[in-house]
Amino acid sequence: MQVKNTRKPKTALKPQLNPNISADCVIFGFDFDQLKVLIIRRGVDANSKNTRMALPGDLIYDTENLDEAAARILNELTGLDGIFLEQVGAFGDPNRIKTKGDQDWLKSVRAEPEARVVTVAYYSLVKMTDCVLAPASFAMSAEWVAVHDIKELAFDHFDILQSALKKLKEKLDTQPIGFNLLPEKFTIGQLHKLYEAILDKKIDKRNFRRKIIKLNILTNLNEKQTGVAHKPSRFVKFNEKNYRKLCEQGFNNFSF
Amino acid sequence: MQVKNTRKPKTALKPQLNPNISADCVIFGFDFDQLKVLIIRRGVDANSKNTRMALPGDLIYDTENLDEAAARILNELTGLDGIFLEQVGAFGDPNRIKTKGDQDWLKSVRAEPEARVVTVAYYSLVKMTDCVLAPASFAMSAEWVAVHDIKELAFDHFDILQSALKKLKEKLDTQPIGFNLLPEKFTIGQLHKLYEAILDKKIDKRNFRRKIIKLNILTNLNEKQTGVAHKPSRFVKFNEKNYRKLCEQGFNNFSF
DNA sequence: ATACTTAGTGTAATTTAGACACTATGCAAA
DNA sequence: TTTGCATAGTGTCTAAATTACACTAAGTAT
Repeated sequence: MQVKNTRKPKTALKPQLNPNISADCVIFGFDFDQLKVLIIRRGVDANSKNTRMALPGDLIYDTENLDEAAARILNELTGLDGIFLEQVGAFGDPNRIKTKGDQDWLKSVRAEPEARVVTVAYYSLVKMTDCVLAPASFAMSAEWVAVHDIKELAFDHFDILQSALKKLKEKLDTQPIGFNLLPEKFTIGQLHKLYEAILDKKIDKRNFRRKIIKLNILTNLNEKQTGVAHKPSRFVKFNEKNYRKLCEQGFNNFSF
Repeated sequence: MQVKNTRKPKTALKPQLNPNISADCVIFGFDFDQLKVLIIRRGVDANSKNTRMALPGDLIYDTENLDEAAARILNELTGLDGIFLEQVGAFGDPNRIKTKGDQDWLKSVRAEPEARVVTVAYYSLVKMTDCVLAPASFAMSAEWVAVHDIKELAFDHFDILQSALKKLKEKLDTQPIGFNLLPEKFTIGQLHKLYEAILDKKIDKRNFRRKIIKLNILTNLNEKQTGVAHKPSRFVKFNEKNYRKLCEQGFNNFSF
């Protein structure tokens, strides 16, 4: 799903935040080595010791729909627009925001910190280099953290992250969405590494290449890597036209 | 997911309904011929002309989590407990409850009919014969309707139904959940017909039998159909132990 | 007795998945 | 300038899975 962020809350007259519904975003990135997630941090006290890491999120406005809210959060934090965004699901345990540290955080950002909040989680895939990270209204700072280094997060965000990761893996089995995490020009080796990073397992190089090439959704470019200490690889780009054609034929299995 | 409905709202002191969050249930059943959905009806005027069909749903209590809310709705309507229930996702377009007929309905059941409501949709699979349909607080009547006969529903419930159906089909590709829709004893032919009804396509009989038998999750019973005007089929039952064993091995493909 | 309906069975051809090893090409380090 | 190092790029064989396809069996209904 590509969602246009049509709202400009900073300039328009602000509609009302709904105290009971929020959206959280699991923003995935890839640095050609590891799968990363954009994590925000907020100090509980002024001197930023004792910080809590969390997923970016915010209450939603009563005039925006859920996709728009997620797109807004993504946009405020990264400056990006028109990005792959897909719903993971709703998370609404009444105790999800009830620990001490979480409450302290909420008191510092929310008008009604005690309110029951159901959050709707989204995951999105971005090109890390396109992101211009800006601390948004809901964040003190934002940083990329390797998925596998994350052991805990505020609220129920660790659960949400795991669900998003599961959804991403499943999606990758049926649709070649990995391109969203790579620049326009990339090498098959980079794509291979991306699949290994997401699925968290080794994939045979030749089998991977054979399978992805047979899909016929890569266009070879007459350009090679430069400045790499090994045989340079040819760049390719994603062929969206062929991909759409493929989708119409009901292609639905790309698992490894 | 099997969810126990632990709440008994009719006898316990009622906690507060959250005006902004509801749960809706797509309850699937199978009559050995067609895939059905449990639909509720509410007359806009007293004499029940001009009724609206909708999915069963209700605002959630501030003390229950989302799974519990869905289980409660299912239980109030069917009397069932411990049933397969899985989240479809959240639906929250601000205009989802804004048409005239929908507003009339809401005015008759809700304290704050104008409130922005985000609904969390679930689908569940029940044995139709086990259901004791009871008009719940939120319904005038409940009835089984063939999925393919449903052309429109109140609010955004038609969209929700389509999403639930899609989710059900995908789930069926990876897990043999169809058993939830059949009685304890059933025939492979009935299971075959169930798959055809859900996936909405013909499936080769011999290929289906070979594949399902190879999974080794059916136990043959020494009992045959009686009173049928054709060669009677042997009954089988679902073998949960073998199924769990299979799941541990990471079985994940059962598509047709 | 005959017709009707669904049960139940096997094989062959094709496609897909999975395992596996070497040469090529550029840079870096000695 | 030679050597080492790292990744690119390529093909084949085997096993397994998928697909297409047609007849006999055993009951009930007429």
